[in-house]
Amino acid sequence: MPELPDVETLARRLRRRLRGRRIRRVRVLTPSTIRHPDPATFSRALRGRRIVGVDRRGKYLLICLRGDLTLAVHLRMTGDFEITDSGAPVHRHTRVLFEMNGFHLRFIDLRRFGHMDLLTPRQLQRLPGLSTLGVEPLGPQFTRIRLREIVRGHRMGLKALLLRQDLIAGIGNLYADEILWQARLHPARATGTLREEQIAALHRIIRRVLDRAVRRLSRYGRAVGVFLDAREREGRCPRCHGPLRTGRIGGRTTFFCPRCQR
DNA sequence: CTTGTGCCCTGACCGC
DNA sequence: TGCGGTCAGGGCACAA
Repeated sequence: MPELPDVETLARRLRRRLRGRRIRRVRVLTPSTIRHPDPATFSRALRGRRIVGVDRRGKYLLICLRGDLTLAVHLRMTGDFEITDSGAPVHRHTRVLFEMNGFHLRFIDLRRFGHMDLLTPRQLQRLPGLSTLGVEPLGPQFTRIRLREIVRGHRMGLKALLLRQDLIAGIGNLYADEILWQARLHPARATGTLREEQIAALHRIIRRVLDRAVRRLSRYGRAVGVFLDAREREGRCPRCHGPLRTGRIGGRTTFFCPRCQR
């Protein structure tokens, strides 16, 4: 399930391949994937258009096009882009085909939760979910002071806070668990009870976890997190070797170590 | 302000 | 073997 590091890695890969390229033709295989405009208008507007860049904002992938249009894509659970030969067999879950000169860009999404919008700058500024995104955790705005403001301004559980896209953009269920485990903080811990040095540590760890994940993903194609691995295996705590506990916190399946995380 | 629930969708997995 | 039920998971609407 793509979170900030996965989307960032994908954006970098696509940027290298797509920048300066022209879209020859678009085929929408699953109409419900296109939220705006209607699929026919969508395809027509993209035909012949040149890609000028690929960016990321939160978990959104932004494909920037000539003529000030942006294709805003959310991968949700299972969405992904593949670059294939034009003649390669079309995968069963392909939702949108972008025919380029000499290759295809294909949007594949098993569960069909992913979606895309083709937008003018003005529409982009108003797109719910995108325009309301909070601070970029790897950007210069995300300072310790900023995290303190966010934490002090709310009275919810820590994990619920980390998952709030309108506060901090891009953290999902897996990295939230990894971050809280590394910070030795209980996912249900009330944000208001954090001491100043715990906020500082949390700030450092958020950046470190995400930054490392981006680097490992682009290097090995797979993020290796100490806790993520244990989480996957439903194993023991890599630190104290006690049993992990699992439960639903902030509406999400949560793994944590009841002994280490307070 | 907060938490909780259902919805979207499909494949994996379970018990029978 | 195959059937039906359950579940995950991001984001959103909606209710409490």
